[in-house]
Amino acid sequence: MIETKHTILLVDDEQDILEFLSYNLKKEGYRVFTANNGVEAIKIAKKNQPSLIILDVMMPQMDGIEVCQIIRNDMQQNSPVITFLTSRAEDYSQIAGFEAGADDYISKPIRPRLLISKVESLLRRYDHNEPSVNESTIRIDREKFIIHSKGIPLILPKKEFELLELLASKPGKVFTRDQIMNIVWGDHAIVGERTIDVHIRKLREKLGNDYIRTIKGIGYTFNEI
Amino acid sequence: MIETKHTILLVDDEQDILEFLSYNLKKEGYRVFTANNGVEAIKIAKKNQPSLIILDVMMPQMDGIEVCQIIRNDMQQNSPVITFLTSRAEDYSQIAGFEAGADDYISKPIRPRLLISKVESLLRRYDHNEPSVNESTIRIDREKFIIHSKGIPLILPKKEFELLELLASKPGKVFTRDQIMNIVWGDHAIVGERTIDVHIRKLREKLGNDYIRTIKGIGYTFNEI
DNA sequence: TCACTTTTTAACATAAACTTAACGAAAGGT
DNA sequence: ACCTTTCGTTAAGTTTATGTTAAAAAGTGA
Repeated sequence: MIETKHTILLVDDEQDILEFLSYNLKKEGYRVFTANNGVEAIKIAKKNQPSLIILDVMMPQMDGIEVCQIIRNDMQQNSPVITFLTSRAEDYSQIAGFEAGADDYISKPIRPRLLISKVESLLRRYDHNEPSVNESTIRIDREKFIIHSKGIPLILPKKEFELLELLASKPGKVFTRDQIMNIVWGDHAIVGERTIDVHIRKLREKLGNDYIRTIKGIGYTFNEI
Repeated sequence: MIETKHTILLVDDEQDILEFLSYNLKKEGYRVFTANNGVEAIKIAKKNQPSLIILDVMMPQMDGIEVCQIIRNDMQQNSPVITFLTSRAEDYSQIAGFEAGADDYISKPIRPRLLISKVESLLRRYDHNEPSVNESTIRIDREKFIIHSKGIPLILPKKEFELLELLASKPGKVFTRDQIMNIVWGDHAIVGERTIDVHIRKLREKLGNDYIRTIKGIGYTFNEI
């Protein structure tokens, strides 16, 4: 497998846990930074742009939830976040930390194997999305909902953006109408047959006709030029 | 966030289990389709080509074993399959479901963690094998719905693609007209006698006459060159 | 609320894919 | 060889999927 040696930021106030997890993650080949508190965490996050952040939500001073929010919102940083939960927290969906934008959670006591599998899974997920920064003809800025096409920035409405983002996430891959429907509109959406077409049309109006190709009977595909 | 991860088809007659597992799998970033019975399952499998199928072998109407066989044999679909076993089935190797081509099993009651780890492991395995690059003269890219013949990419209409895909899936194997009809056109299609021939012709036009051979009185076969 | 943008619907046009029909050619059996 | 069956080929006919347009509906923010 090809690895680019991901950087992980580990944040907890307990030094033991920090060392324990750090050891396990390093053993997997990751580069690991540790922080004892939120302030330090933010400093490191800013400086080293880790691929992934693992946070304890129960920390003194500035707690994990806040850190999560700051990194997510204020710093415009995309790193996925895993949070720890104490064992008493049974219902994770209730936990505020999750709503603050964590991508996954793990309960204490922490089993390193599980943590590592979560880490891998998250990184894989993000890795697959990331490469859509094709330096070719189109550039997608997920944060700002802006698409740069031939240098000119385009601000797209949400649905159009999501549609294009999906198609462009795997250039060449044909997405079926069903897939598009499920992913962009959601499983339960009930919209008419022509809705997708109309959005495709809008995109073609703005990008030109050369990017999105129809595969009749199947769906659409995005082609770099 | 928009994901392009693996698609999983979940089949069980108990709505509760369906929802429970669906929730857990979605949380891992998978796209999940669900079906309450075998017929629905087959329909979805055909349509959405899931990366993985999770089946309950104990279902009314058409049971899991049959579904497994149909997907495996008749539909020429390669998705790995995980089956559930009821708790009383201690010795899974005895279970027919396994012989029908399941790749793994899991016993009830189902622990989501375990299921997910099995899912990940199977998908990893298949991902690495999958590049179903028939390293001969023709390459079929299911994802892109493109066929590369002698280096030139060909975009085929749906029926032609499906027909070629079927034939090329087992080079040398002779598919009867009935089989072709059933798989490519579906069980209920009522089309004339010459329809298959015409599509074969279209393919020969595009690929040359050397790939598809007629076995008179039986059907057609695909030969690598 | 109003003005504005975005999303969806509906109706119709268009083009592509698919099927049929008719006939010719080849293969197989007697 | 002859007859029968099966397959090949073509062009025309039909169906279906998608394109297009405008307008209605639903959101959004001042």
